[in-house]
Amino acid sequence: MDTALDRAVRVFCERGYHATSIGDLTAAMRLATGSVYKAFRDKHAVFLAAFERYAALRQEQTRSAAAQGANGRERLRNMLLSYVEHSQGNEGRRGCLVVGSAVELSAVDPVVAALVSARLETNEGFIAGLIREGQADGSIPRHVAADDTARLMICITQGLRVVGKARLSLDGKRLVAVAMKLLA
Amino acid sequence: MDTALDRAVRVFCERGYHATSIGDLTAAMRLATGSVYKAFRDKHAVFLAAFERYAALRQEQTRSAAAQGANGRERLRNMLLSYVEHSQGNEGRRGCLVVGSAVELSAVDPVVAALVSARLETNEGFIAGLIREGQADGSIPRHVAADDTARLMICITQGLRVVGKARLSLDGKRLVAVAMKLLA
DNA sequence: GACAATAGGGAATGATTGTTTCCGAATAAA
DNA sequence: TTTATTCGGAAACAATCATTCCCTATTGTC
Repeated sequence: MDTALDRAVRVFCERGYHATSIGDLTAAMRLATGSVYKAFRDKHAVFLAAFERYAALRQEQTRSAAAQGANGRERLRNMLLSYVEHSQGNEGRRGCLVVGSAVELSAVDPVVAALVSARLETNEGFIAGLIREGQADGSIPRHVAADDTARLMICITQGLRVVGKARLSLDGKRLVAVAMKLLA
Repeated sequence: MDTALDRAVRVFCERGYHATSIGDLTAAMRLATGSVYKAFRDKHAVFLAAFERYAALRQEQTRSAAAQGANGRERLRNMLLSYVEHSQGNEGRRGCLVVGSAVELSAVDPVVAALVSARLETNEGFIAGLIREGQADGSIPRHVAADDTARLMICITQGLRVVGKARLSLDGKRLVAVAMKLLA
């Protein structure tokens, strides 16, 4: 069932919610319509489950990328680099479910809107935490405004996923090098 | 007819393409179904016309905001401030049609994908131009990599629209102050 | 080995979608 | 005034959608 949900994630990522028919869903999940409706109340419930699964997976990926850094500054760089890489190639073209949900559903679906906001705030808090770690270990100057910088970095990460969908090429090293100036 | 198209833009902005039925469209445009299909070949054609109209309007707004600056650096700051303001409040909640199209349609609609890419590249070129102007007039250091910085700033602007949809508050002054460090 | 329970599959069902067609009203030309 | 033409509006169309119902097969239990 989890493997079926992973396949649902893929479809929702690249097509979005409304453009994904439950025919698309059953084909991707290799399940019949009846089976899907036995496991989930309706299409919306499938989407919510897919969203939570996607969010958990991405959070795990992001945190483990950041973990491979000796100090706060390096952990931040690794996190940004990870984001650029996930915004490129096949995965970039497929798109981010959080960004997709924010754009497609936040205005009309309060439940999804709350999930999206919670996810963005969690990520922003994580980034702000990394900045403070860097300030504690001396790799980031004290005068850097942690909260404002974190919010701007959230914009960068979300923007990367948008730009990645548009197939613009992204040079991770160079882009991140520029972004790291925010920590000067 | 142009006023009807403006209303179509609003609907497409806040609902996206697939979630907008032609019933929604006719209600917003104050036109009957027959009239819409007399003016446009199909729903897709309405969307394309709305997209071009939206893009032209936003380009005009962005350029005139930038124009009110004494040098390259100030024009860049004005442009970013304008973006933050448009990402907030009612307009922010309504959303950006370029971002929406990139996320919802770029993967499945080559025509829209081309329009979106063209728009992003135009904007990126505009930003890079402002940076070079600033370097020419001495308000931006020579060592700033114009193209890389412009691409990152495109990510910021697109990300602002995503975050604005999620109803996160955006403090223009503070956010832009942080972003301007990219020009150091 | 028989039976109950459940999970999965696929056809049937309304509802809604995009699209077309037809009709009336208003305007311009003659 | 009359004719022709454009424009808007509502009903009708086929297709597709999400959802439900029922049947089959498999599993676990007694």
